[in-house]
Amino acid sequence: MSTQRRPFPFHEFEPKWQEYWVATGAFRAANPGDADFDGSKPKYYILDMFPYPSGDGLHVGHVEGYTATDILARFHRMQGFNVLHPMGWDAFGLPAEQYAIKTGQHPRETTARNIANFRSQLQAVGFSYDWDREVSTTDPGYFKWTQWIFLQLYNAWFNPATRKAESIATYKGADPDSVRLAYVAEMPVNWCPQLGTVLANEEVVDGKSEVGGFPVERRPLRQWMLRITAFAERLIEGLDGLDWPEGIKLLQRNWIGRSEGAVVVFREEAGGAEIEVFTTRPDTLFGATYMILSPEHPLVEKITTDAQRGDIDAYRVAVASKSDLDRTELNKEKSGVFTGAYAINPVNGERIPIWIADYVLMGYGTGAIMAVPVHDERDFEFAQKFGLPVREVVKPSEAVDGFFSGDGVAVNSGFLDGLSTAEAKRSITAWLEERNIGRGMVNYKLRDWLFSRQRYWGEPFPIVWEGGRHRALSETELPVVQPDMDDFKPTGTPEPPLSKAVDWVRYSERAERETNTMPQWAGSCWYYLRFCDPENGMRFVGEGPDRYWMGRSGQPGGVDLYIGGTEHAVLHLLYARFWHKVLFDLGHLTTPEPFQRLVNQGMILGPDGQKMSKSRGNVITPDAVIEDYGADSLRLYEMFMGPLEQMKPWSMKGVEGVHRFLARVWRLAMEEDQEGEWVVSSALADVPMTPAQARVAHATIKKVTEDMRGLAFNTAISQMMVFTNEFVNASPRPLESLKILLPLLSPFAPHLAEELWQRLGFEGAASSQSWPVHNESLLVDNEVELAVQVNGKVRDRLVVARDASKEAIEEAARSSVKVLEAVGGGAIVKVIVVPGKLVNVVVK
RNA sequence: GCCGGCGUGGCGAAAUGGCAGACGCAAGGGACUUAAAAUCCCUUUUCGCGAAAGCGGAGUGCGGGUUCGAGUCCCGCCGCCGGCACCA
Repeated sequence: MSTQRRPFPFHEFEPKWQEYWVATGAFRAANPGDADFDGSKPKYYILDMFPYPSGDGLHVGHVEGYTATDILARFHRMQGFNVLHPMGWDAFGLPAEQYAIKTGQHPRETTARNIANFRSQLQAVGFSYDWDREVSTTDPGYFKWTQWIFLQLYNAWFNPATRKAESIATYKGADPDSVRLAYVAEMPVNWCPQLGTVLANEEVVDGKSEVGGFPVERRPLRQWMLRITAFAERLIEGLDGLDWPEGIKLLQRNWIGRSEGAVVVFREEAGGAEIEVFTTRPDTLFGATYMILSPEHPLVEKITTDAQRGDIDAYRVAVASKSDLDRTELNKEKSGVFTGAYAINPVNGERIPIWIADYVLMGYGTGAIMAVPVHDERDFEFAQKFGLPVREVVKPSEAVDGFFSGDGVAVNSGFLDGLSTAEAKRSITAWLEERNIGRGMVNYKLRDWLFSRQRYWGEPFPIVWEGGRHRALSETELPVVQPDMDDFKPTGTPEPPLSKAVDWVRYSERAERETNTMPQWAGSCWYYLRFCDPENGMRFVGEGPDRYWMGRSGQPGGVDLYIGGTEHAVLHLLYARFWHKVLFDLGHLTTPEPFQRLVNQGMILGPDGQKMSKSRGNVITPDAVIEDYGADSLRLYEMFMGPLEQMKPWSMKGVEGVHRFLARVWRLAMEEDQEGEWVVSSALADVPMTPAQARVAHATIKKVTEDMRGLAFNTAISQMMVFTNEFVNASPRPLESLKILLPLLSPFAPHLAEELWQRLGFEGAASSQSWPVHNESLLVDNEVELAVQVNGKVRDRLVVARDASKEAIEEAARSSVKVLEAVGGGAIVKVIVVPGKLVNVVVK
């Protein structure tokens, strides 16, 4: 677009208002205790998932969610809420460090530069963030409290009796280190040689690192772990009270993976060792024809017979060397080896062979299973391959081929015969418990959270090692800041880069610092809390601000609306909920859940319908759109494209469309004079709206207001277009119409609304008007047009008085010539009248 | 394989069980202009009949069903997208 000629001078007034908003602190939210705090106002906390400030800058996909929250933030301010709408930076993590290593610059410098770029990009869109509350996870004033929260975890345990996190002081056992919520364990972990770090399971995709796509191998290492599994049940239960998409709740439930069953104790025949298996189908115990231990199971060593030892050892070595990728690839074919040992089935004394196989995982249940081939697909495949016996113990209601894993009636099962699956489960579990050879048990797929990274650019642990034991630093020693190092490259071994800072590592004569750092998730686990009280030097969040901003009478979640991408559906949201619950249990917070309402915005695709990426060259940046069409057009198009939650492709033609709409709004108020200067339109007059105009105006107020609640911004914008189309050719044009439209438009296109409001000489600012309220009585016409259908097909139209009786409408329909024609010789069976909508004449 | 979500014009999309396609894009025609841009007006789901106003038929991925009436509810398929993937 030519720079000389624009349909309206957005390039002049947009920067003007942006500077004005920053300079006047227009969107500052007052905190409890501030001089200008008004406690009578209801609060509204609306939050975006804060970005990772990459070197590439924002693209239009980021801006979608941010625009939605900004519109709602502005809307709620106009409705009299005290609105908390903050922004910050999730700035620790791998990409910054990789970039730093590549370019030789310190990540602190590149991070600062990226943040400055992101901030100016966001300000150019005109977002109404309270910039006084900006935080970065890399700021020592921030991560001091991330470390403090780690100390809370370290100094707490989960008391199963109270089902709560409590101070470790209440633990009466001999070894507190065995129950802390933050603990050290020797774990087989995902070691990535190229990145020089260990990764969480979630950061490994198809056996490769999510960042960079490098191969990942398993090796045992000493790691910090967080005991999130203790909260599995609470994390499931807590979902019930949240206004989240059901799909996301389900994703979390599946991730936690609760399953109910029983542990059964088998005895090994020769040595008498007890082997516990976990099963969700204890009712099939009579059908167990063999048993499988995980190759890593500690008993394998003991029970393997000399004759089988060679095969077993070879298999175990093969399994151990497999990467995760190999393992999934080999999943198609079952493999395993007989140990030579036998176990005794406690329910019938039967002697069954014990095998090992890699489809049994050490990390789930007890690492051992009883195999019931007819009633489990995996066991069935295994039995087929190795010719192991099968026995049916559940009768399905209809005969099936192969295996059957559904519910039915127990058969060939002694005292269980004839019982339904549910009854049989209860009966056998009680039987096992009586004899002390088993018990009911609940298992979860969720694993504890691997919390350490062998990298430089992350929060150091507030931990020192002394005589081989870990010890927490005191709160007064926080923050623990990374030393300034010229060489922060990975060592190429699992030894973290911080180990190279010898002076820093040496804490005292006898103690050395922990050299691992925390994962990127750490800082984002609690940033929404810091936003409530970002300057607080005494506490991670003050009690007053927490109670006000996070408080909600009767509802569990504190943040009123949280918008972000689905990619964080499980990990970030689960980790944040976990930390929140711990802090809540320990009495530091007032709400049990962080986020009351969650909405996922859909992805914005490139103009080619493909996912935006640098390699495809289809990335659209907000900067380019703002340059050509302005920030208001960008905002409006982001919302006009379609429903927020939906995936949709970008179209510059679409941007032009909303840009034309804004130009029409501009010309509702302005016209060009002889010299080509914009002046207030001569068509404007202080006259009342016609009834038709009033109807459109009030319908627009109603529609926009309702659509705000449903986040249906696309249809709200459509309605404002209808409004504009109604008035654009009106002369005289009632000034009143703009007093209605501009406040409605101001959350969407704040610069334009503000500029016109000012030029028209209206009082105050458009954005500080109170939100318009529609007058229902102006919406209805005295006459309404009804469609008249015969057997569901429209045959005629009828104009009747708004309050016409059903009888009168039916009579009019029956006497319509067109209806009579359509009815022909048929008999009218009945007539359905829907007042204000239609009439349907039913003919046989 | 299992679990979610989505299928509506040339395109993005609207539609408390009540007139399918609002609004926008694109396309075509017209007005204004020396000309263009911008702006404004008209047409635009599709097929048939008609010079036209209009008239008639079909139509929301496919096949059934419930209902006076289904894009919307129910059952069974197909396709696309996302998540999980030996979790006993």
